[in-house]
Amino acid sequence: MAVTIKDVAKAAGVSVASVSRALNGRDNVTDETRHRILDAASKLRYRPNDAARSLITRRTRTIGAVLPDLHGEFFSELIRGIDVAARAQGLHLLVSSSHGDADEATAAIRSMQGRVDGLLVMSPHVDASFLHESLPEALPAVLMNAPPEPSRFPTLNLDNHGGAFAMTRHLLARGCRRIAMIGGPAGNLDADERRRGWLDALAAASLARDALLLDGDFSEESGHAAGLRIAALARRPDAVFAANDMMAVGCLIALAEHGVHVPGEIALAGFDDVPIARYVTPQLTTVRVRIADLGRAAFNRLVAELEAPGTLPVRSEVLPCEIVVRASSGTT
Amino acid sequence: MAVTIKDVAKAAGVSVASVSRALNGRDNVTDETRHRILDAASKLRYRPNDAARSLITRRTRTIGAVLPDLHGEFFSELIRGIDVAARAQGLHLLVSSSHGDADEATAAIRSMQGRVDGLLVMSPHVDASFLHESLPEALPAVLMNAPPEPSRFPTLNLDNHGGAFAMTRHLLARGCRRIAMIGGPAGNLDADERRRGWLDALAAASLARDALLLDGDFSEESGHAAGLRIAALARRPDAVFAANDMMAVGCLIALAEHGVHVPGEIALAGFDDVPIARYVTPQLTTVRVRIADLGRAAFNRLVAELEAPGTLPVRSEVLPCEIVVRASSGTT
DNA sequence: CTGAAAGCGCTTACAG
DNA sequence: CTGAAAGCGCTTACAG
Repeated sequence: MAVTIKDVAKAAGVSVASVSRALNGRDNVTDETRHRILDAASKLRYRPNDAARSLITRRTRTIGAVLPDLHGEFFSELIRGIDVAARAQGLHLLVSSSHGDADEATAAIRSMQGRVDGLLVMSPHVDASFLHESLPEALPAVLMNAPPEPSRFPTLNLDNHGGAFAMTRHLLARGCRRIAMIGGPAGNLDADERRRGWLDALAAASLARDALLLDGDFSEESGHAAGLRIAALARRPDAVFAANDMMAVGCLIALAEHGVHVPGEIALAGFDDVPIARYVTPQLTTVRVRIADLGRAAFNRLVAELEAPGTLPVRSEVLPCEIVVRASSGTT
Repeated sequence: MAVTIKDVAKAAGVSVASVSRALNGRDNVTDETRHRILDAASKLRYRPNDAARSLITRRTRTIGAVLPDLHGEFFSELIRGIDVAARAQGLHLLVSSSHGDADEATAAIRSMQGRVDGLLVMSPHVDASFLHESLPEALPAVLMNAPPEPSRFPTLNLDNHGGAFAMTRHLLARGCRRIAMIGGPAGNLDADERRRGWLDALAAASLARDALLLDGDFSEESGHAAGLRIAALARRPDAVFAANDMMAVGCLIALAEHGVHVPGEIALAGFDDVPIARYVTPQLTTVRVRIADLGRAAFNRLVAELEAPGTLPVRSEVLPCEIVVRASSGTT
C-alpha cells in the first residue's frame, strides 16, 4: 500500500542500500546517484517508516515528558518550553500526566519505555525514591523539581530557597516584622524549600522565634481559609507570604471580604508569577520563576546525555528566581 | 542486551509464536502454557518492543495533537482533556504546536505521519484548505475549530455564534442599546462567528444599523487600545462585548485608567471564561466554553474512526456554550 | 561507490 | 493447541 524504500530503489534503478545511504546523507554515494534517488523519492512522496527505522537504529527521535499535571499556567508554560526546544532539534514530544500519584507516574514511565529515547520527569515529592526503581537503568532521564540528593539522574530545580529568602528580605526591608507564611502541601519539595527560605531570612533578622506558619496546599481555597484565620487573629501579622500565587490570591480575597487593607494593614506576596498575579487588585508582589527556561534547560541536558551517553557528570543545577515587587507589598 | 520475545520463549520452553499469543491474550493457548509464559515474562521483566510491534501491526497506539500553540489556559485545558481521554484508552499522546503558521502546521503533520494512528488538528483559520493537502489520505483526523464546510474530516466546533448571540441578548435584556464589539483577528473563524452572533442579535433587535466594531487580535494589548478609543468617544457605547476575555480585560483596564465605571457607565463582557475573568474587578461576565470537553469529544470521535474506519458519517458537531453573568454586566 | 544479505523483534497465516 | 517460517521496512557490515 504505502510506498517503501523498495519502491524508491526500483524507481531509481539502485539497491535499497543505496537509497538508505542517500536519504541518510551518507557520503559514500555519487552525486549523480543521490540525485536520482532523491528525485525518485520525492516523486513517489516517499516517507521512511519510523517503526522500521527505530527497530534497527534503536532510536525513536522522541522524548517523553512525565509531569504531575498538564493543566494550568505552570505546566502549560513548561510544555511550551520543552516543545520549542524539541522542535529545534527535530525531536518529538510525548506527554503524560501522573496526577501527582506515584503509581500513575510509574505507569506513565513504563508505558513510555521503548517509545522514547529519554525522559523528562517532574516529581516535586520528597519521596521520589520510587523514581529510581521505576526508571529503567538504560533510559536517560532528567529530573525536574526533584530531590537533588541521592540521584543517579541529573536534576534541575528552581531556586525556591533563594527566591523565598529574597522575598522575605524584601518584606523586612519594607518594614514588616511579623511575616507569616502560608505553606504548601506536606511532602512537596518546592513548598519545603520556600518555607525554609522564609524561615532562614527571618532567623537572619532574629525574627524566627514566633514565626507564624499557616497550613495550605497550593490551592486558592486553602489560601482563602488561611486568610480568614488571619483576619480573625487578635494580633495580625504585618505581612503574609504565600508559598504560591494562587494561595496569595485566595488570601487576598479573604482579607478583602473582612475589610483588611492590603498592603496598608498587611503586605502580601506570592510565588510563581502566574498571569493572574497582575490582574488582582492590588497587583501581587511575587517571585518570578522562568518556567519555560526550566523546561528548555532540562531538555538540553537530556539531549546532551543522548548525544554523549555517560560522559557528563550527574549533577544538580539550580535556576535562579527573581522577585517582582508590585502594589500588594507597596508602601501605601 | 534487552530481553526479547526469544528469551521469554526459551525460558518458558515454548516457541515465540506462543509467547506472542499468550501475551496478546489470544485464546488459543492452554492456561497452563499461558501461565508458564506470563511467569517467565515477568521474571525476565520482559517489555515488548513497540517499534517491532508497530512495524508489523501498523499501529502505533499513539495519537497526535497539532495545535496552534501549547501555551495559555485554553490549550492547557484542551491538552488536559485529550490526555485524560487518551489515558483511559491506553493511547499515547504526541503534541506539537504550529504557532498558527500554515507551513509549521504542515511540517508538524508531516513529521507525525507514521508515528501516530490518528491526528487531532486545531486550525482556527478561515483558509484551512491547506489541511486537506497536508493531511495524508490514509490518516484518520478530526478537526477542531475549523471550517466545517468542505471537509473530508469530522469537525468539532464551539458554538461561537450561539454563545455570542446569547451574550448580546443578555446585554440587551439588561437595557443596553449601543453594544460595541471588539473583534478578533482577521481570518480567525472563532472571531468571525462571534462577530456574526453579536450582529445577528443586534439585527433581531433592529439595532444593527450603527453597530460599532473595533479592531482587535485577541491580545490584551489590543483590548486595551480599543478601551482607550472607547473612553475617548464623544458618544460612548453603553456596553462592550469583547470577542475574548483577554481583550475584555485589557479594555477594562483602559476604561479604569480613564475613570469610566464598569458596569455603571459601560457594561462589559468577554468570551472564553479564562480563570482571570473571575479575578479582575469587577468580575467579568463572559461566555463559558468547556474546552476540556472539546478535547475529549474530538478524541472520542477519532477513536471511533480508528475502531471502525470509514463507517461513521463525516459530519460537523457543535459544542454548546453558556453565558456566565458576573459583576461587569451587573445592574449596579 | 554499490549491492546482496543478514538481522532488528515482533505477529500471523499455515501446517500439523 | 503449538511451532516453523515468512515478512513488516528499514540499516549496516561485508564483499566486490
